[in-house]
Amino acid sequence: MSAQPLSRRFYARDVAVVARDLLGRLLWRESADGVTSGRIVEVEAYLPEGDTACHAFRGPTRRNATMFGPPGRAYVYAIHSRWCLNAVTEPEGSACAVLIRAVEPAAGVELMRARRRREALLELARGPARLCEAFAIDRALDGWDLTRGEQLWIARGPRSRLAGEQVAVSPRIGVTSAHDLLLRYYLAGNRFVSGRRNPKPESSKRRAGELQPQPATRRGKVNE
DNA sequence: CTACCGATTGACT
DNA sequence: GTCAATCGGTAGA
Repeated sequence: MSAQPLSRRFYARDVAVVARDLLGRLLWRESADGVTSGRIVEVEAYLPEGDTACHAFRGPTRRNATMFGPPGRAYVYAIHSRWCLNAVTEPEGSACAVLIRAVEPAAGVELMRARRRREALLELARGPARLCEAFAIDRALDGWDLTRGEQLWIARGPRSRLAGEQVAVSPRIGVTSAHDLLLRYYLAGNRFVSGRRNPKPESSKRRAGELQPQPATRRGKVNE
């Protein structure tokens, strides 16, 4: 079942590991207007320690309270009068989250067009605030439990989550500090990824930005 | 209360 | 490529 929600255990792991593992998964939204879904193609991790760009860096506030709660909840915040969606990760007390930066529209494309008041498929959910508008995500969903599998959740997706696609890494977009951290993960060559051009990877040739083999993850593998 | 800032977007040169 | 709208969050008086 491609709409089955990811579990609490999935989100309770290291934030960078969860971020990378969210690529290729399906974001689902059920509202009074109808259902939309999209394939996650770009994410960013915000670390619980030493990350000046993380909203939790200076301690808890009213806005970031959800980040200090249990994993698997939606952290929705506003910037420049727009909304952005995160998934809270790691065990409670470790304030960190994954920003969902772009999805490739799947179901409910016409509903997304109406909400965005735009026709172009590439303009519907390419960018964190754009996807929130297309999926009718706002402040009311801050703190929503993404493991419930209703209203708003992320699903396991198809068995071949990344069908031969390469994961690329880069500094995060838009942040004014911590440019040295490579915590943006995206599908190389995918046209629904935000930012400047995202060229298709050349086959059998190492390129800058290509993900190097990862060191062993701290926690066990989760098969979801 | 005021002042400042930003994990953005869309319009424009 | 540049730039500013626009407003919630935050810190500080």
